[in-house]
Amino acid sequence: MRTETGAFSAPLPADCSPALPLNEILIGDCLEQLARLPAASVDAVFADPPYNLQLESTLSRPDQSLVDAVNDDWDKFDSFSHYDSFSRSWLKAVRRVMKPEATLFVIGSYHNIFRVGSTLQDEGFWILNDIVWRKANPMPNFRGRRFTNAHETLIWAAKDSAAKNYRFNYELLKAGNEDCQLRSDWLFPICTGAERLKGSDGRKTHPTQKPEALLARILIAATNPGDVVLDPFFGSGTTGAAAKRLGRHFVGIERDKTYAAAARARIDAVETLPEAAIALTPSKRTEPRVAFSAIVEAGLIAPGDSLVDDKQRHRATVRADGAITLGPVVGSIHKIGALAQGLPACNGWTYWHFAQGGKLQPIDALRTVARGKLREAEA
Amino acid sequence: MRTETGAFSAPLPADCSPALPLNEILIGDCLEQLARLPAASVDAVFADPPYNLQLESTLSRPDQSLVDAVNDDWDKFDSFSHYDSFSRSWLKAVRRVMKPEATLFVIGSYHNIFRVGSTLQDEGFWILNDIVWRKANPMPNFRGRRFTNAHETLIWAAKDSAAKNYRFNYELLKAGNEDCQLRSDWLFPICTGAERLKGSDGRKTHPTQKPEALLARILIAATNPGDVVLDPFFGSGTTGAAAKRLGRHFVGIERDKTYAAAARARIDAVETLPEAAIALTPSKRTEPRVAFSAIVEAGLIAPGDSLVDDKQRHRATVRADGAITLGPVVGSIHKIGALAQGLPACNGWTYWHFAQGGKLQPIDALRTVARGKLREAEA
DNA sequence: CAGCACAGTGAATCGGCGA
DNA sequence: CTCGCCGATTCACTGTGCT
Repeated sequence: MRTETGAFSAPLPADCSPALPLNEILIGDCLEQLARLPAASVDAVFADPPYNLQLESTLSRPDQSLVDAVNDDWDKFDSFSHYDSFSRSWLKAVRRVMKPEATLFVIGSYHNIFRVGSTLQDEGFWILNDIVWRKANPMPNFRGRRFTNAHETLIWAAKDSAAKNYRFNYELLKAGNEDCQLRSDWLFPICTGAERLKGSDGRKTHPTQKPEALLARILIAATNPGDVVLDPFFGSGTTGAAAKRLGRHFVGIERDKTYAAAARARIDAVETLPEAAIALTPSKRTEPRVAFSAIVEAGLIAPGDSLVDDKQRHRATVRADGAITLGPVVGSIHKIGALAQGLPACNGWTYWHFAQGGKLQPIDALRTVARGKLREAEA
Repeated sequence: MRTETGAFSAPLPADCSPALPLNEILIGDCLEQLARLPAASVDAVFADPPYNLQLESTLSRPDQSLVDAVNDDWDKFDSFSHYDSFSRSWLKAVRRVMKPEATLFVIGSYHNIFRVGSTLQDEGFWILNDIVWRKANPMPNFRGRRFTNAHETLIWAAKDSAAKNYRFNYELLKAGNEDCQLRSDWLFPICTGAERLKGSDGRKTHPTQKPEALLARILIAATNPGDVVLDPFFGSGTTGAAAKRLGRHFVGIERDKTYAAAARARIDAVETLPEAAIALTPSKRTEPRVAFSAIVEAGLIAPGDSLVDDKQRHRATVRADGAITLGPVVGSIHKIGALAQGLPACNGWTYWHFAQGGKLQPIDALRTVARGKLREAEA
């Protein structure tokens, strides 16, 4: 049932049971495999259970191309109560295997995360944080019927409320984040490009491969080099890849042999970082994009105020929602600016002006102010 | 039991029951007050239910000054199941009062949101999105044992899975956001400064006052001017303040007379924005349908005229009955457009063009003209 | 080779109306 | 109910191929 042990350079944990199969992918049912592991043996758990997505039919993009949706059998459940009993059973089994100071990370979307969160609270886990993975490049909502589903939620929990000595590398994270304590909202791109595993046909190997950067942050936050992280839904093996790169050990459980084989090959190709490099994660910062609605919300300009072009030929009115009106027409600062000039496009930030001390100022000046405030707030 | 009706300038909803007490704060138990409201009478609900906060001992900052934690009597529940039955009862009562097309927003933190989310799914609500309120200026984690709790979670849900026609002002939100559809992560500062209600002693009036900008975005997204929003945990009245400012009506329920009085005074001081700043304009989705045959009948285009795509790869002919022909095939502008491109579907209004003064114009321009004539005729 | 245009794609509970 | 048709709807990024 086991694949071969990968060559590995991380130090062996001093207190680990000899029965714990380190750096292996156990192929089979998650509950059966968990039952074979020794109690209180792992330092951390990352779990990416099926989300129970329920798309009713196919979805096409505005250009009529089809979205390749998650439609696998492993993601199908008959009801909430079936899903809940599934959650209860794997959470129980995972909890037995956790050391007292170990913590659990579970990731999910609104389809399943509220059920998982309730269930793990019922099972005695103690939630430390919920963490938001903000996707830098999510798939849009093609029908314009909802907000772009731009994040997933992680729950970070200790084994119970008495576990006060859970592992958390606070100083390390702070040092890697410009000396600022890490917030509960994390920004990462989704997994694409060279990192994304693809088969010989060029199609994605696994429908929901997680970015390695996400797992790296989790492992840096909640484990030390040489620790063991368990992943009961191993999939494409991101947990294993991040663990090996960062000098941690992993135990993976995966039902699907194809996924397990792809994960094994992927992990074997990973090289552990030199010890000195393992300490810190780079944190990317990007210039915040500021919407005109944020200017209105911040009170820098009031709904009902007038905007004019520099020669005062056109006069528009600011709306509470951050759109503007010109006569009967409502639209963005850019669209309405284009309309006023009879042009196909327009930069509303430089076209529209507001009066300040008898003088006209482009609204772009307000954006500069808002960016300053934003940086202050985030620093 | 009621406070006085506030002076208010929003238009009365045409179909609202006379028993719905508009723009009032009903003082008393939330379940009792909800039971008195007529069924299917409100357009939206915002709920900020008490959090089951678990601060075990007094928390102090590094400088030993005390943190004024949420520690009032209404915030103590002895167990998860007690909290769940509380959630179930208010969610049931709220659901009865919602119109079929109404939606619900609930806000919470990791202490309670997973319980509330599960319960509302069990009660038949259909989650549309979970939304993250990212706090620009959260309170840091003083002990350095967790991530900074920098967000709260909102659940947006329709009354049931069949409610497809829930209200959502997609186009407005997009226009206010740089012509880019709004994501599920929202950035707002927490409520501080002049906006934060304070008593004569200078202490904050309510422990968890929400920023008005957050409520404003919710109301802009999910209600129209003149709509009624219900808030069963009214607190400091942010929902009422935002509703009045944006020309919506509210119904508030609050148990604590001190909070209700502070909220009433606060709302009375709010002025409704000018209509141009809040009025809805018709979106493509809500405009009356115009058949292509009506365009032909109105003489805006003549039978026998040619239609081409923007690159002039295909040429169709207009028929007197409003169908078009492409070679031997006859069909609607949409069907023939799809056929020409070999796609499963096509919007013929934007695909087909006609020549005007040497330039190509989409036939959608003719539809705009026809709709204008229609409005004139009706006026 | 640089630069640009265009195609492809990602955990997604993604209509309304009349017959 | 279902069926059929109208007609509305996308952001950030990667990879490829042409000029």
